[in-house]
Amino acid sequence: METSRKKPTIYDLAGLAGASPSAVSSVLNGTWQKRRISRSLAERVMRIAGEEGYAVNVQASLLRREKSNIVGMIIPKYDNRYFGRIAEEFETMARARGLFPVITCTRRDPELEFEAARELISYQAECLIATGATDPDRIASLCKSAGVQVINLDLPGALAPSVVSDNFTAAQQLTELILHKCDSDPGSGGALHFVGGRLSDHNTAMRLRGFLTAHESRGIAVPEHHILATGYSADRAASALERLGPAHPLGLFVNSTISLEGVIRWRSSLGAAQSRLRFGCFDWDPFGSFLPGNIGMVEQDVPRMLDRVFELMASRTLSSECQTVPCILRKFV
Amino acid sequence: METSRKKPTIYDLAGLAGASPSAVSSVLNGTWQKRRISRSLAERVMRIAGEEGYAVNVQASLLRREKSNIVGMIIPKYDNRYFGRIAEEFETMARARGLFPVITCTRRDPELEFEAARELISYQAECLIATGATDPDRIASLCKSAGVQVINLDLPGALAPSVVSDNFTAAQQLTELILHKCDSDPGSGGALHFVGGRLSDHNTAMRLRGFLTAHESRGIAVPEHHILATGYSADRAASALERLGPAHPLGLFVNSTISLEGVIRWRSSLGAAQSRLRFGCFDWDPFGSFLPGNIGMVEQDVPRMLDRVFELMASRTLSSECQTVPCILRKFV
DNA sequence: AGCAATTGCACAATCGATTGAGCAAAGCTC
DNA sequence: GAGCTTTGCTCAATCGATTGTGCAATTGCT
Repeated sequence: METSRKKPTIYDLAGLAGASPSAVSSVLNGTWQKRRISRSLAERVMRIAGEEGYAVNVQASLLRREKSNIVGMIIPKYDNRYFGRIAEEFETMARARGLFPVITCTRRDPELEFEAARELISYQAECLIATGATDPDRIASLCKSAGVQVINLDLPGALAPSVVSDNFTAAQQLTELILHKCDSDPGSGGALHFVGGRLSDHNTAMRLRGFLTAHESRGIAVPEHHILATGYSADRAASALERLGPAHPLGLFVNSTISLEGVIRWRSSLGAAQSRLRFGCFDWDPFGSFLPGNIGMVEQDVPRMLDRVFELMASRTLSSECQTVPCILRKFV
Repeated sequence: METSRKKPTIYDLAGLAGASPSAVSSVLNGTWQKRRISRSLAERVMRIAGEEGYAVNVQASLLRREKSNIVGMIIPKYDNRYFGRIAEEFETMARARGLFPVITCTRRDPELEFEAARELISYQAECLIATGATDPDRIASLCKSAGVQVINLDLPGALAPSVVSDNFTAAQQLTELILHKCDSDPGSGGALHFVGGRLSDHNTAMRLRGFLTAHESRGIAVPEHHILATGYSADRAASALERLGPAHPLGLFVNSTISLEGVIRWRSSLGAAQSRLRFGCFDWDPFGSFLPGNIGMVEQDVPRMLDRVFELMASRTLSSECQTVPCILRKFV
């Protein structure tokens, strides 16, 4: 309490400089020339502000200003390579544009997502990037009714523009790569298993479509029980694979790096048989290429996706288009 | 511009409810009972607020309130497992305490760290967690002169309380583990190489001390050229190891997971000789345990460190103590 | 009926920064 | 010297929410 009394305000500086608060404000916000304050007064005020350790109270400033320059992002995870990279690149790009980024991690909790969006609106964020939101349209409705621009990233919604990876094409390519490799391993042909993700979310659905399409083009039917939609949990991925018993898969499409953690754990329990397993993973991890049996990974093009996001932000578009960004297929054979 | 004109204020709601702005404010900030507003008016105001999509203007609110409840954190990276985890856990713990977390990624750029700290102070953050700051004392000075509590995390400073891992002990233990393993590999005895990090930063210095102490206790002298302080760059770690030519190390202490990326890349260039390499890594990665040749990793105890941070925050201590949190040694043999 | 206590508000000032408008002083031109 | 223009400020209102204080109406008690 006491410490907040000690923070100097423009009134304190005005007294020390022998000027008005208005002049002090003009100097400190950089508009002194436009408002015809003399250079000598400007220099005096700036010196005193430095000596007094003055910091503008942004909350007061924002109450009066037209633009907050705050851009908000909700994001499911930080401790995942892809989302961590999104967060980092987003901040860098926002700052380069003179914006103040505020990111909130929502852990794939719909209520927390909604609450975080409300908070960002209360903080006068001008735009909100809903990244990997479980219910993008609920958040879009909230933002629209508050007059705040919203953009979906990673998972699309119907009520706002979206930027997503081309999950279908990349998954198809990765599947073909795995199928091709398994074909050249004696006794390893046939349908792969698909493990990880939620069928209810767009990205898993698109990746599964790509997976199935690649099989179809080779005349391979994928039995329903080859689809293990275990959500985003290493434990559940490992458990589902364990439950397959000795008739375990020799070829896997792993959906998400969190599922890959479970797959790798399970694989190490196979003993000598583990050397016959082939897999590919959608998404990418820097250590992934060095894991034995991994023949490819799909990396989402984060810089390019974010370029699209900032273009949409600048254009203030009202359309609900969905822009698809190609992924990068990294082959390790 | 136009959209911001449409946001309802308490004055709009007051008109619709047939009440005063003061009553509306009391209802919406939850103090209506204390301020003796009737339940019927409270319910009417809440209903109208919901219908109108009202969101409090936090800037206005903070201008009048005593406490902002904002806690800030600066952090070097998001796309690193350890820091990503810190960010995620910090947010969760802050929210559980009714605080509003604001995190900024500063990419180990001293000027950006200072600027981000200034910004957080301007936003009326009550406390700032300087995580892995390159110049913690500069940030502490800034915060103190602004009357803002500051706590160092991961790297200690002299002017504020700090919470750091016990880098020395864990590095010693990991080194002993690697040395022991190398001793039982024919022809692999002798001093390990230490790769990664900056000698100027506390954590690297402590880890190096632990590394050297473990060697000393076995009567092994570590030649100066075994210390490859390549900073936090996979490329530089790989290059430094390549420059050792055919007389490459058989035992490595890898400092940081970013260095490990370089080490793994380099290792794959060794051909058949790679199977003789033994290494351990300080820090931890979920895929690390499955990388051939990796015999152990040190994991920093993020939840425990953050518990300490929140204790310090709550105690408003003025001391500059440095609290050390033990690490977890994960063995893969 | 009169007085005291309680209920249920409204009023007005405040918070710190911004900005439109106005005015005095200085300088320039005829 | 008079009038106009420019310079260099200051004043006062505003932004939206909060909060101390005060007062009218109602209720309860004697």
